[in-house]
Amino acid sequence: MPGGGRCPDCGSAELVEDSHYSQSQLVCSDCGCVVTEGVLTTTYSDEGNLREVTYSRSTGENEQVSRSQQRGLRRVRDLCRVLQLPPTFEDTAVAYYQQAYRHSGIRAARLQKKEVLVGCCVLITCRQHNWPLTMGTICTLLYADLDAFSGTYMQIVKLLGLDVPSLCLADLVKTYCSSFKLFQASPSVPAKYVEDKEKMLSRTLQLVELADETWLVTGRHPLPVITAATFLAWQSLRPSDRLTCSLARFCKLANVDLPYPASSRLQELLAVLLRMAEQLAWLQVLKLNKRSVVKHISDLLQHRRTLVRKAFRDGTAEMEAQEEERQGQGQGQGRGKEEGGSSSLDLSEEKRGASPALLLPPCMLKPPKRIRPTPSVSTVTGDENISDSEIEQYLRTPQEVRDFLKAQAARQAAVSVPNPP
Amino acid sequence: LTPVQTREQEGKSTPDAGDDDQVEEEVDEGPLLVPRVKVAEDGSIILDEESLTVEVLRTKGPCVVEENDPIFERGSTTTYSSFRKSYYSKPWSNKETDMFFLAISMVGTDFSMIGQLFPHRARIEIKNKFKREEKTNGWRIDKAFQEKRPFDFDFFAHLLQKVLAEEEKRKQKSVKNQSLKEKKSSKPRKNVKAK
Amino acid sequence: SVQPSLEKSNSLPLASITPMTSMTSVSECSGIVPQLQNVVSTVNVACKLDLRKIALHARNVEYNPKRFAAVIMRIREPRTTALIFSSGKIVCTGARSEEQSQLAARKFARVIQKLGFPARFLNFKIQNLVGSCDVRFPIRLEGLVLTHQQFSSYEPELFPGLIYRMVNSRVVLLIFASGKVVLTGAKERSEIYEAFEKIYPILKNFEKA
DNA sequence: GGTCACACCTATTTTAAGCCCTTCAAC
DNA sequence: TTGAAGGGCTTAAAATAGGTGTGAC
Repeated sequence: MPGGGRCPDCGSAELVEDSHYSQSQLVCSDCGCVVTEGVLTTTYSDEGNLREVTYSRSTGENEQVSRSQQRGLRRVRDLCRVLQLPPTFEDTAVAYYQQAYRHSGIRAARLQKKEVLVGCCVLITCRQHNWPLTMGTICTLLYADLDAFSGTYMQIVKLLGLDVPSLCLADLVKTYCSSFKLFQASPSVPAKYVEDKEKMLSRTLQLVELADETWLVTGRHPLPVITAATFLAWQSLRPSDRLTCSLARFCKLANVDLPYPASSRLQELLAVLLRMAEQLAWLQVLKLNKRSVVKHISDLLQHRRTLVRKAFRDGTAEMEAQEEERQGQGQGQGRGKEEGGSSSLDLSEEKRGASPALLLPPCMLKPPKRIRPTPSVSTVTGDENISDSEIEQYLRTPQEVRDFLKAQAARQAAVSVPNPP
Repeated sequence: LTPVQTREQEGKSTPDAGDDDQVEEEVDEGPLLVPRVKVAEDGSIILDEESLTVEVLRTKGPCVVEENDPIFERGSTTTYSSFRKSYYSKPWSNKETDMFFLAISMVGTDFSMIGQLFPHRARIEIKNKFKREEKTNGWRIDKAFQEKRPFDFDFFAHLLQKVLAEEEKRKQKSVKNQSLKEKKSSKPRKNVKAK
Repeated sequence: SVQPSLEKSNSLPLASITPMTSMTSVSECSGIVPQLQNVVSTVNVACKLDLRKIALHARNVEYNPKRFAAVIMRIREPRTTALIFSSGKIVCTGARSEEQSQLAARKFARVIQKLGFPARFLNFKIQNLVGSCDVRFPIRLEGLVLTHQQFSSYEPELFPGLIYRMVNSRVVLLIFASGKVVLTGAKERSEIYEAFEKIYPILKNFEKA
């Protein structure tokens, strides 16, 4: 269909170029529908105009397809084209949109929801084809709030009973990494910063796998993990020239956004690498830190699995032992040793030499923060007596009521007469 | 061109003043222009890029597509963050916190009312403050609630103004101090939140 | 109602471990008892209420009809919050146990009574229970969502936890990589306990990749 | 154009871990 | 320039209910 098709509204093939707008558009000369805007430019406000221009011309046949549904279907196709998805995806996404519309709950939904529904259908289609696409990308293209997208996405997956595979990180590495502008020299990218794409992809992939094995991925946004891994891969491929370049500068010259959590992922990855480095005798003597360890990433990745196994204890048995110990000590504490579970991600250098770190998600290694004020599961039965005095503490006396009303009136007066300077 | 024209009613910066019967003016609908403008500008750029991409694809036809691999160059369409409202709330200083407890003892747990005693605070900020204090200083909440004080709006307003002005002055002074200290490194100031 | 079949656990914060008295049960016992964190209940005082009057005479309330059509009333013991509607229906939230929730609801009704309304106390009902606990081992959520796809939703781009909808149970679980679990949607605490015992062996399978 | 049947905003509670913002402190 | 810290948002559930968006009839 792309380009020279028919009007999705009325089926007419009479499509003409309309360059009245900043971006040229294909417009159906029969019904006036904008078939292809420069891309997803239609908004609700535009829609008002569209509605006036285009009267619903009954083609006689079926067409119980509402205006908003037609618009949505059109935008599903637009979005697929913008993303340059394989042609078959378009029909799948459209089918999902139609399926969604068969539910009265969706038909009665707010327009904003129908808008993000477009993105949901496309995302679901991509996921099912293992086509790496993030929700952030969809939201950016639709100018949608991720929270709005979230609600609609969760609802539609439940409503249609869909099986939506997870976003594949390895595939995302390939597409996302490839978009970094680092593979050819340019005015903004000096020669020493230019890198071979295949080398980058390969090393980034290994680092992402390492992150996954060491609990840095579960529960976290995928893209920042990749950003951090890409940066480390790039640095480690030519450390002497790149060690001084920060993550922020790297992103800037690669022309990609720096996702907020990427810095944390980077620190966590470096901590893991440091732990691994401790397991190699020839690196041990170098007293590495989070900066110098980058120079040895190549070596560390070569023996990745062995090093991870040696560097990290299995955390579970350890945790249980600690738990039992705490039990025995009674409830009074709240502090205690703590140090025993020294974070495997702790970067402090003097901590080394100790026993292997626990292989656990970072959130389990943080010191217990809880202040459980709930010793009072109490002995409440629900039937105890309620004294009058207890109730009366919540009531205003007649005098207090009068004062309150007076103050309220004064407040209103003050508000309605803003400034009496 | 306003791409996203959802009216987000959660305007921040201007604490949703208008509620409670009176005080109609401007009320909700708070356009909350800042983020929208930003969105529009950012969006426009992206849109143009994408439009070009589509054109290129149409004319180029045979896409590179590396055989079975569905993954091929797609330009940098992968983005991370999308638009989220800003929920930032200015931290409460110790003095302002004292004023908060004073407000509790004057009006009770009516957060909308207390919100009007703090012109620069939205109702949601008052509620969050209450819940936060309930967790960390539950006894202070209880004490304030039981220590009934007469509700004097003007008294409170003036006191708050004084407190905030002092706060501001102190802040500016510390900034100035910092810039011109250098030599005078040992100054025994230190406030330590009075009483 | 009231007396819970299972011992109401212990008040020791860290002690979610129960000595597991009977090991004869069909499946192995986790030895962990989820702790109730929140109870939501409703009750009907069976009379029309003038919310403005309540707002004027009670100092533990907030009322903004423009914003929300109910009076929000708070009491200190048990520390709870109620939504009071003009229809006389009350929603009581924040209690740590069913009994606390009932006591709190009675107190809210008494405040209303003292304000001059002929309040009764009809149809008290527990509507929702929220519990939480810690299995004390990490969980590979990406593995869990793969094999329990039909019950799970795991979207780290949106939320760090896995949302697990139990079969034959109203209970919905939020499962985190840390091993912490939140259980919600139950009307009886036995549903929380049963849901946890059901999920525990499943979680055990995803302790490692 | 009115009815109908939904959606869905406001609001309450509570836990989990991550994200994301601002502010302020060492360098 | 970096980080740390603090705070508030996301998710699930459930009841309560007016006002209004939404589209079919």
